[in-house]
Amino acid sequence: MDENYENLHLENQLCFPLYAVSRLTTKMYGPYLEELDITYPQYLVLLVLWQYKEQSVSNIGQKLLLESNTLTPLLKRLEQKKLILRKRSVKDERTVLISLTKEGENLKQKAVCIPEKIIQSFKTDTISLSEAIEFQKTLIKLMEGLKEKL
Amino acid sequence: MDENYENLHLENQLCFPLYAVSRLTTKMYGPYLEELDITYPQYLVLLVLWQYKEQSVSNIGQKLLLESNTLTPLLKRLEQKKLILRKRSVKDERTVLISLTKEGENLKQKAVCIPEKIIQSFKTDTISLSEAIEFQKTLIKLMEGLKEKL
DNA sequence: TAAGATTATATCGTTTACGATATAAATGTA
DNA sequence: TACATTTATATCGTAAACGATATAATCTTA
Repeated sequence: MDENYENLHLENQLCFPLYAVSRLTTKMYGPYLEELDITYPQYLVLLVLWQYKEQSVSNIGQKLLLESNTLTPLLKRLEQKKLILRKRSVKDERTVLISLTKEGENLKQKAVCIPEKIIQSFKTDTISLSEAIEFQKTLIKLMEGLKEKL
Repeated sequence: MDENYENLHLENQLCFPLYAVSRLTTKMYGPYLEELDITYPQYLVLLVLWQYKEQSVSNIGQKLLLESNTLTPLLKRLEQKKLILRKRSVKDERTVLISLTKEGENLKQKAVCIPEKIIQSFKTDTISLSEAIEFQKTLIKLMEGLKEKL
């Protein structure tokens, strides 16, 4: 009897295209981020700091769904690049407060054009604006849902 | 003048929820894959081999959008686990052919229930079936589109 | 207040990703 | 046939991710 393993077929997975598109999208940022001499996860951390100013490591982690085991080394690299400052809170010596240096703040000027460029690159694809909006909505719902149970 | 950097705000990014959902989804596989003693990328490689049987490294890479710099070490680890065999093609000594061992083939039996379990976990979320189908369609379109330009 | 629990980072080890480059086999061409 | 080019893997270095654990500060509560 011919057993049916269709649910294990690559084209029936939801997870695989998710994984692939995430990696491909990150790669699209490559050339732009290279100009700023930062990586994609570093860019995400800077997005948080540009938007919210001084934040603790765990606050950044809450927003990006990352923990100190990932963030600490990443933040140290941003510190080496002189884009951020790391200092212990005086109120609570356990927490480390991350703030932008002038240089890190200024980098925002150079970054501001990136989202537009990424959108342009996506546009050539066979995906409409309304489809993209639906897509983002679903993504965010998924993110919220998954966040709960992990 | 109050400058507007809204396009750099985290909630306006498409890339961030994509990145986050991809990571969260991978984590959902964690407990199930742990039972099989494999990682998520290793699982993807096995999906390819279960579906297509013997494949060259580059063939696997074509399907998963990965290259030898990622696959070679990963495949060596699968070989160490005795789930696959790696042998040079006699027709073309450059290509390495990857095939399943009996043990690797048998692992399919244990894996076959995983997709169902993942779907169940997703279902509790506020995402409908039709929404999920739309979502997958968009993902695959995006994947195809992005694949072209990278 | 002293001891135990909790919290915030940090460290460690393993496994991806991936750009750049190396190596060796196969192919194209003068 | 020689030699350049292309192709298929592999290696190297760097930077994430992340589970597990360590460390130190704070909080709880007996």
